[in-house]
Amino acid sequence: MTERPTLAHIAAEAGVSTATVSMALRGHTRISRQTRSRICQIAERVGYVYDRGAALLRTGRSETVGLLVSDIANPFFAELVAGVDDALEGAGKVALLVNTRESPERQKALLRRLREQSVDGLILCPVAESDLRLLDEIQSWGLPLVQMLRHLSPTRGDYVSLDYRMGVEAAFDHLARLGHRHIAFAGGALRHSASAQRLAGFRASARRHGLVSGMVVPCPATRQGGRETAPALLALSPRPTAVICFNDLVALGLMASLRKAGIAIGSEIAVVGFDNVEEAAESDPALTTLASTPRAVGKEAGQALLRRLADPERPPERIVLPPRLIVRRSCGFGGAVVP
Amino acid sequence: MTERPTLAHIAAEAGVSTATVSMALRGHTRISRQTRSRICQIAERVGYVYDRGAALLRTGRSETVGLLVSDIANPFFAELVAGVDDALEGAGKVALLVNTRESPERQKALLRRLREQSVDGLILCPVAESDLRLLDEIQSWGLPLVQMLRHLSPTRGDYVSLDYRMGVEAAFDHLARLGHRHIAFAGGALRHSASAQRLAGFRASARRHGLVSGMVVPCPATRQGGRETAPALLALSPRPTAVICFNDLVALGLMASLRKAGIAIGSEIAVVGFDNVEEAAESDPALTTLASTPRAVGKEAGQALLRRLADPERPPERIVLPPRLIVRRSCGFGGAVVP
DNA sequence: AGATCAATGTTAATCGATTAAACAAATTGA
DNA sequence: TCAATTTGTTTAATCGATTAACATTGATCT
Repeated sequence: MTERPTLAHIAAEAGVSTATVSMALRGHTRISRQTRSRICQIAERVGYVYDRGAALLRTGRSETVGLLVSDIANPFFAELVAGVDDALEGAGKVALLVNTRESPERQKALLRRLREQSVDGLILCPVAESDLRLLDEIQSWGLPLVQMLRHLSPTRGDYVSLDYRMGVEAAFDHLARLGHRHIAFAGGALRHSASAQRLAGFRASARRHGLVSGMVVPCPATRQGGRETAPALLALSPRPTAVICFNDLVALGLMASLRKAGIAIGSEIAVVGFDNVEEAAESDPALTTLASTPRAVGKEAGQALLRRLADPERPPERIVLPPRLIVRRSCGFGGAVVP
Repeated sequence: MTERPTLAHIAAEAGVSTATVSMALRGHTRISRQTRSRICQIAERVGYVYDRGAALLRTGRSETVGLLVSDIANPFFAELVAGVDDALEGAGKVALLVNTRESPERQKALLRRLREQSVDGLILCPVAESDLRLLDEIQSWGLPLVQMLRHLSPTRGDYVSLDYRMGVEAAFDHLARLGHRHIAFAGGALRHSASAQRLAGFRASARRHGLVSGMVVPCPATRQGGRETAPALLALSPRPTAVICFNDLVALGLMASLRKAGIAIGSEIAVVGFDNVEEAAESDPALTTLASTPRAVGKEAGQALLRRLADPERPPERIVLPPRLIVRRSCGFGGAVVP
C-alpha cells in the first residue's frame, strides 16, 4: 500500500536523471546497454508501473480507442466487439466500450465523454437517424473514425461493413430460382444504412425479376418482432410464398409463430434469415440464411482504425465483406441443402 | 482543426485566472453567479472539452473502470457487460473492456495494462485456474475490486454472482420429485468457482436424496460440447433418466444430438439447462431451465464497485442472486408447465 | 474607528512522463 | 594535435487541470 513508484524514484535509486530512466524503459538507443539493464532491474524490483495518464499529457496519445455500439447486449454486437478487441490487443490498445442504446442523445453525450478521455480514435456504429452533420462534427474534432456496420456517408471516411444489399439479392435470386413469385421482406423498423441497404437489395431484385416489390412488412429486429409480424405477413395479398427476414432472430420468431399457426415452413412458405447464428442450423426446420461474420467485421474495423492512426493521410477505405448464402430446409427441398 | 481550447484560453478570454475557470466549470461555490455563467458561455462558444488526462494527473481519479471478462463473444457475457454499463453510465464512468479469453497470461498482462491506465477500480471475472495469490496481488495494488460470477476467495473482497449451487439443487429436487432416480450432470470442463458450485450442488443433492452421485460427464460449456457428450451420457450405467446441464447451450446441443438418435426428450430422458436463454422457450421440446439474470448480475457488480469507490472502508459485500426454476416440456409433463 | 467576516479571486506549486537542446566525455579523422 | 564526431546523459520546459494558501474588497459589528 506504499506510494506507487515513479520515474523519479527509479532515477534516484539508479543515480541518474528521470530523462535517462524514461528513455531506458522505452528502449531508446541513446542509452547504453548497462544503464538500461540496471534501470530495468530496479524498475522490476520496485514494481514500477507506467503512468499512461502522465504520458498522455505530454505525448497526446492515450493508446485507447472509443468503441460505440448501439446495443451491447445483442450477441451479434458481442461478436463484433470481440473482433475489434482481437485487432486492438496486438497493438497494445484498449477499447473504451460504450452503449448508445439507439439513442442520439446518449450517442452525443458518450462521444463527448470519449473526447474528454482523449481516445486516439473512434469505431462507431451510429445510432439510427444519425446523419452527415455528425460526420462533419467528428471530422472537425480531428478524431480518426471508422464507421462500422452502418455509415453516415457512403463515400466519406473509413467504413467497414457487410454487403447487406448483395446478401438480400442472393437470397432473392435463390428463392426466384426455386419458383417463388410472391416474395416478401420482413424488415427492421429502424432507419439506418444497414437497413436501407437490405431494402434496396430487395426492391432491386424484385424489379429485376419483374415481381411486385411492395411486399414489405416492417418490424423490430427481434425474435419478438418476428413472432408478432406473422399475421401481417399472412394478410398480404397475394399471400407470399416466401419471406426474407431482416435477420435470423426475426426469422426464428416468425417460424415459431407460423409453426404455431399450423403452417408448413419450407413447403407452404419459405423463410430466409440473415446472420447464420448458431441456432439457425438447429431450428425446425433448419434455417436458410446468409452467413454474416460479425467477428471478422469487428476485426477489420479495428485494423482499419489502426491503419488510419498510423497514417492519417491515407485515402479512405471501404471494406465490405460479402455474406454467404447457406441453404437449409426452411426453403424446402428445391436446392442443394447443407445439413 | 484548430488547437483544442484549454482552461487557459478561456481564462484569457474572460480576463480571469485558470483557477477561476476550473472552479466555475465544476460549479464550485466560491465563484459568483455572473462570472460562472460568463465563463460557461465562453467555454460553450469556443468548444471547450474537459481534459480528463490532465485532471487525472492531479486528482488521481480517471473515472474509468477496468472490466475483464473471460469471453466477450459469449452472449451471456454480453448481457453481463451491458448490465455493468447500465450501472456505470449513471455515474459518468466508462468501462475499459478487455477479453482475457480464459488465459492467465493474458489476464496478467491486461491487468497491468489497466493499471497503467489508472483505472479507478476493477470488475473481474477471473479466468479458470486463478487463485488467491491474484487476489493478494490486486489488493496490494490498492485497487478496488469486485469479483464477478467467479471468485478468487469465497470470503474476501466484494463478490457478485449467481447462486449456482442453489440452482442446481432446485433442478435436482424437481427431477427427484418427478420420480427420477438416475440423474446425471453434464458439466463444464473448466476449473473455476462457478463450475465447482454447480457440481457441489449436484453432489449434495444426490446425497440428500440417497442417490448415486458419480454420474458426472464433463464437457465444454458450448453447444458443440453438448452435442458431443450425448454418447458418453447414454453409455452410463445405469442409464440416466434425467440430466442437468452446465448451461442452456450444452442442453440445447445435447437435445439436438438425442433427437437425432431418436430418443424422446421429456419421456425417455429429461433435460434441464441453466440460464434461460431466449431460445430455451422455443426449442423442441421447450427447455426446462434456471433463469439466471446476467444483466442484473452485471448491474449489481457495477453498483457494488461504485459503492466500494465511494467508501473504500465499507465491509466486503457478497451479492448472490438466486436463479429461478422454469419448468417446461423437456422434463415431461409431471409438473406445472410454463409454456 | 478599528476589528471581523464573507464573498470572490489569484498565485504558484503540483501531478509524472517526455523531449528538445545543451553538455561532457570519449573516439575518430586529417 | 586539434577539430569533428559520436555516445551517453542531464537540464529544464512542457502538457492541462487542480488546490492549498494567500489577497482583495466591501460590508457589518462593536
